[in-house]
Amino acid sequence: MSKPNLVLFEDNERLRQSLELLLTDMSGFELVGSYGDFTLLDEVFGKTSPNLAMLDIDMPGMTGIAAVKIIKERCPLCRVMMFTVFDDDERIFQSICNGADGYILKNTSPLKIIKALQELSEGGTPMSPFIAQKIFQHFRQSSKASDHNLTLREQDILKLLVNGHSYKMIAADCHITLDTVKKHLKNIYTKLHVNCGTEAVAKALRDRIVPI
Amino acid sequence: MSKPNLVLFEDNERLRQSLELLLTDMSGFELVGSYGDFTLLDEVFGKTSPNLAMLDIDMPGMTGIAAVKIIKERCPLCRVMMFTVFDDDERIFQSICNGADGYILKNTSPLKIIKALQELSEGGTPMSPFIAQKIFQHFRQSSKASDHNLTLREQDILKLLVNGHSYKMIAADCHITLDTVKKHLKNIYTKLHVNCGTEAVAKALRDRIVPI
DNA sequence: ATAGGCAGTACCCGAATGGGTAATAGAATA
DNA sequence: TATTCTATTACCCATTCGGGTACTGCCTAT
Repeated sequence: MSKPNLVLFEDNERLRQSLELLLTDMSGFELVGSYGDFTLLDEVFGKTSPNLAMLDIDMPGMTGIAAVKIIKERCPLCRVMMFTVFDDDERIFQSICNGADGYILKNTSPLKIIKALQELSEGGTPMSPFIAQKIFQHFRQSSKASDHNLTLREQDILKLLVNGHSYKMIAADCHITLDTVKKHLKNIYTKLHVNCGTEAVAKALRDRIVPI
Repeated sequence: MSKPNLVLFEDNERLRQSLELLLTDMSGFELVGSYGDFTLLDEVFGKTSPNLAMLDIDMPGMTGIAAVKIIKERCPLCRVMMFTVFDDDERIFQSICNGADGYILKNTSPLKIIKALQELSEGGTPMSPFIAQKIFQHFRQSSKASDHNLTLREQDILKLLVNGHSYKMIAADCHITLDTVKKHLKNIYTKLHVNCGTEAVAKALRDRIVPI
């Protein structure tokens, strides 16, 4: 089994050279390209199909976030890891949405960089501990049903509404009358500070009162 | 610095005993409690304040997902790790939303369980590689408006609907008549394979046709 | 025991919604 | 050029929805 092919995009000269030194013989990877910008992106991912790519985000011309999208369109099988100083939600989630398979920060030790690349090439999803925390927080910072003082019954009914049930269907599902459903939904709308079903659904999903 | 206190909740007798053996002297943790169900939850997290907790999800009486919520309300500083066979989105995300700080699967090797607990006690967010993948996928699996062949106009109108606008308000915002709005929404419902506004809103948000 | 919160029921009424059908004009495309 | 796609307007009609109000139990907490 040959070594995984790896391409590197990093505009900081010194850091790139350090990484080049790190990723030689001993590393277990074959560094087949190392670039200071994304001008050759089409060429690199057109003529060849590297197994792995490590991208800096803050690059001249095009950001790594835009690049990962292009790379994934050209070579869906190439596994891409972001390697950056940025730890803000915006960049993290955009990178992931655009197809990044890993996200490590630049304060990562050389040994851990190698480990992350190994994990990446094995189909894993390496990320710095701080990034993992951010991602968990992202799910948690939802306001939750309890914050709106919805009763259990109301939560049930809201969930059914979100899942596309009409008032009539909800009544049947809950074995209550249509009028009771109406009453509950009226209360729900009041509690959520909305005034129609569509708005309630949007709020329920955005605030994660009902699982997405 | 003393060892972190750890409590364990696992209903499988044999597995619990194995874990008890694993978490002795050498492990670096002080196992201060080990339970087969959550009946003593109030007591454990009322009288004492363990630093760490490891929870099975499928437990008699109460699930670990409900338990983590209660634990976090009582002892917000206690770091909680799920330890389970379940790898479905629903359970993973509910656990995280309820406050879990880590999520590892039961096929994890003893050594890696110890490492995960160490990471947990250091404020990290240990998770099995498969879980990390699932979470990344969760962000990516946006199907986008283009997948539903929505026209730009339809996307605009859907966005307004999701943001709580009534048909009438949409008509005013778009400077078109109410009938035209109706027509567009009818087309949208057809394309999204739904048959009412609430369902369309749910689909738009879940499929990320409209940003959450 | 008694007040308040919650679930359920019931009724009325007007407005909003969803489905069907049809027609026109401009833009894009074949 | 002919055809398709898109946006637009229009009408009809049945159903659903949202708001208001009022009453009955049940359970909990004061």
